[in-house]
Amino acid sequence: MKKSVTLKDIARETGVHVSTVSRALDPIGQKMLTASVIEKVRACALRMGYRKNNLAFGLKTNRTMTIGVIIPDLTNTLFPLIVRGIESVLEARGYASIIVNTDNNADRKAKLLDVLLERGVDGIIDAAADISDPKMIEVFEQGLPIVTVNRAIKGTSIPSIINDDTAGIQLLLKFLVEKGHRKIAHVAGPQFLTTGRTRLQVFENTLKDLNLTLLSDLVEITSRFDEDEGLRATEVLLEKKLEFTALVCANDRLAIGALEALKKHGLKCPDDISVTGFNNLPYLRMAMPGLTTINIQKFNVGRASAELILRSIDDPDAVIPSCTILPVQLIERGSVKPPAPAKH
Amino acid sequence: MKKSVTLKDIARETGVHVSTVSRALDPIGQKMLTASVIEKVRACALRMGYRKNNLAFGLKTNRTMTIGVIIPDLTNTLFPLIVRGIESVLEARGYASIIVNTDNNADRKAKLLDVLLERGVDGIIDAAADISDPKMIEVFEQGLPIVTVNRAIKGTSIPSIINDDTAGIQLLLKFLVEKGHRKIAHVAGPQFLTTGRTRLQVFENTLKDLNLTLLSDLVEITSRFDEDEGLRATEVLLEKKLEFTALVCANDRLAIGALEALKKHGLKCPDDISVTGFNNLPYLRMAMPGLTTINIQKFNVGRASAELILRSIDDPDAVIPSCTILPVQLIERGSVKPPAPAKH
DNA sequence: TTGAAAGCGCTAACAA
DNA sequence: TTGTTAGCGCTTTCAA
Repeated sequence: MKKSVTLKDIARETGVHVSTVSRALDPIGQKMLTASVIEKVRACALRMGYRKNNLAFGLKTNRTMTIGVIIPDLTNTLFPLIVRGIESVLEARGYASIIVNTDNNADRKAKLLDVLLERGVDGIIDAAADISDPKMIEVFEQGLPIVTVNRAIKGTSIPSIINDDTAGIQLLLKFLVEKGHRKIAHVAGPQFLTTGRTRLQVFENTLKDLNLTLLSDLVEITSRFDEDEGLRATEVLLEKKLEFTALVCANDRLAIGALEALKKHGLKCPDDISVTGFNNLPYLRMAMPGLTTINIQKFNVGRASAELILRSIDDPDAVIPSCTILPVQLIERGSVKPPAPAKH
Repeated sequence: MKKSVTLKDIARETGVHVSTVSRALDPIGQKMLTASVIEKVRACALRMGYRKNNLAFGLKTNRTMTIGVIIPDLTNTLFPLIVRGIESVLEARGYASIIVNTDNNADRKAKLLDVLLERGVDGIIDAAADISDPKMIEVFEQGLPIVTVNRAIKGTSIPSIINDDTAGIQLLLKFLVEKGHRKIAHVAGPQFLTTGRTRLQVFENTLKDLNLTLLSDLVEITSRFDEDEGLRATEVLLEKKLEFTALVCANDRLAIGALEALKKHGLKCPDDISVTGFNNLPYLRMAMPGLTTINIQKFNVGRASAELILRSIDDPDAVIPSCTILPVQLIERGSVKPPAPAKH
C-alpha cells in the first residue's frame, strides 16, 4: 500500500506550517488566511493527491462522522428503502453509516451495539427497536444521540419516527366494514414490537367502536413478522372452524403466509376470505391477487430519522420531538371484496 | 456525552503503565505478562466499562478494520443477500463495513470511492463493477486490496467472484429447445456490465452451436437491468412482427417487464410466449406465472468475496485466484411450456 | 516482565 | 495572518 500524503508532506512542499495547511483546507480556517496562501496550499494538495485522514481527524475532534444504523434484516425489502432514505441525508452531510443486522435477536443486538460504540459512532439510528430495550436506553442516557425509526421503545424519551399504525388499522377496518364484512379476524404481529402491539390494540378498540363483536378467538398472535408465522397463525384460525369473512394481517409478510394457508385449505382469496396487509412492500404488487394494504412512508421515515439525529448531534440542546408520526394511505387491490352471502 | 474510559484511566487505577495495560488487553501482548497483572488489568477494564478506541488503534496501526462495500442499489433484492454473505464473514473477524450505493452512476461511484478511501478502508468489495473502470484499477494498483463480486472488470487482475453466466444461459437454451422452441428472442442486459455482455455472447454462441438461426433482430439490448427496460425492449421485439415462441431475458427484473409487455399486447405467458429470467430473486416466486430462471449464488458470492479480501489483507503476497466462478442451477416454473403449433 | 517514550495525522488554543 | 505546541488514545520499539 503506497503511503498516503499527509499535511506534513504538503507543509514541506509549500514551505508553510502544517497548521496553516490544515487551515487552508478547512472552510472555516480559511477565513484567517491570505488568498494566495490558500491557493498555493490547495493547488499543492490537489497535485499531490492529498486525502484527509478521517481517523486522525476523529481522534482529535472526537467525532467520527459516522452513524450506526441498526436494522433487523437487510433482506426484508422494507429496510433497504429506509436505509436509502437515511443515506440520502447522511451522504450529503459528509457522514457515513455502518449498518448492522440484528436478525431480531436481542443478544446479537447488544453485541452489535458494542461494535458501534467501539467505532465511536456519533449517533445511532435504530430500526430494530424492541418495545423494551434497557441497554439502548442506558447508552442514550449517557449522552449518545439515538433515534428509533419505524418502531419505538416504550418508557423512554428516545425520539422515534414512526408511521401512523393507528390510522392504518382504522382505514382497513372501515374499508372492510363498508364492503360488508362483519366477522373479521386478525393475525397479530409480535407483541414485543410497538408495531405489532399498537396494531392489535387498535384492531380491538376499533371493532368495539364500530359495535362489532370482538372474538378473542379470532385473534392469533405471531412471534415473527414473516411468511411462516402468517401461514401458521392463519391455519390456527381456520382450524377453529369459527366463521370469518375477512382477515386483517399485521403486515404484508404475514398476509403472504395467510394467502398460502388459504390455498392450502382450499379457500380462495378474495372469494371466500378477504385479506389485508400492512406496509405496502415493493415487489408485492405482482403477487396474486394484488394485496390490499396500507402504504407506509419508508424512504421518508429514514430521511426524517437521519435529519433528526444530525440535529441532535449539531445541537445537543435542541428540542427534539419525542415522537414523529408520518401519514399512511389505504391501497386497494384485489384481495378484498364483499363477503359471500352467509352459509347459514 | 460521558467521557469514555481510556487505557490511561485503567493504568492510573491499577498502578501499572499504560503500555502494560495495552498488552494485558491484547491476546498477543499477554504472552509477555504475569498472569496476575493480566487478571488485575482485565478485571479493572471490565469494571470501568472500558471500550477500545478504534480510531486511535487505526491511526497507530494504519488499519481501520473496515471494508468498503460498493453496490449499485440496496433496494434491488439481489444485493442485500450478497451483503449478508459479506457481513457473515467480516463480522466474525471483527471487521465492519461501510456500504455505499452507486445507482449505477459512474460519477457517483468515483465520488463514493473517494469517501471510502478517506475513511481509510482496509479493502473494497465492489459489487457494482463496470466492464471498464480505470479509477478502480488505479486504486488497486496502488496496493489497496479489491475484490469484485457478481460482476468483473475486464483487463485487470482485480480478483472477481462471479456466477456461471455461461452455464446459466446454456441451461436455459437447452431447456427451451428440449421443450420444442426454435425461435428464441433475447432481451439483453447492458453491455457495459460483464453479466449483460457475457449472457448475450453465450446466447449467440449457443444458438449457433445448436444450429438455430440467430436473428439479430430478435435481440434487443437494454440500458438498465430493470422492469422498465424489460418492458420497453420486449415491446420493441413484439412490434417487429417477427415470430418467436420464447424470450430469454438477461435477468429477472427484465423478465418481469417482459411479462408486463406481453400482457399489454394481449399475449399470454406461457401460452403464447415462454419467458425466462436469470438470478432467481427472492419474492419473485409468487409472481404469476412462476418465472423459470437460473438460480445464482447470492449469499455465497458475498461470503467468498469477503474471505478473499481478508486473505489478501492478511497476506499481501498470497496468490489469489483472479476469477472464481460459482455454479448455477435451472429453476423450472410455470413461465415455460412447449410452443403452440405454428400459425402458418 | 514491565516502564519510558515516541509518534500515527490531525486540530486548536495560544503566541507572535 | 501565520507559527508553535500540545495532545487526542493507542501501539511498539527500546531500555531497564
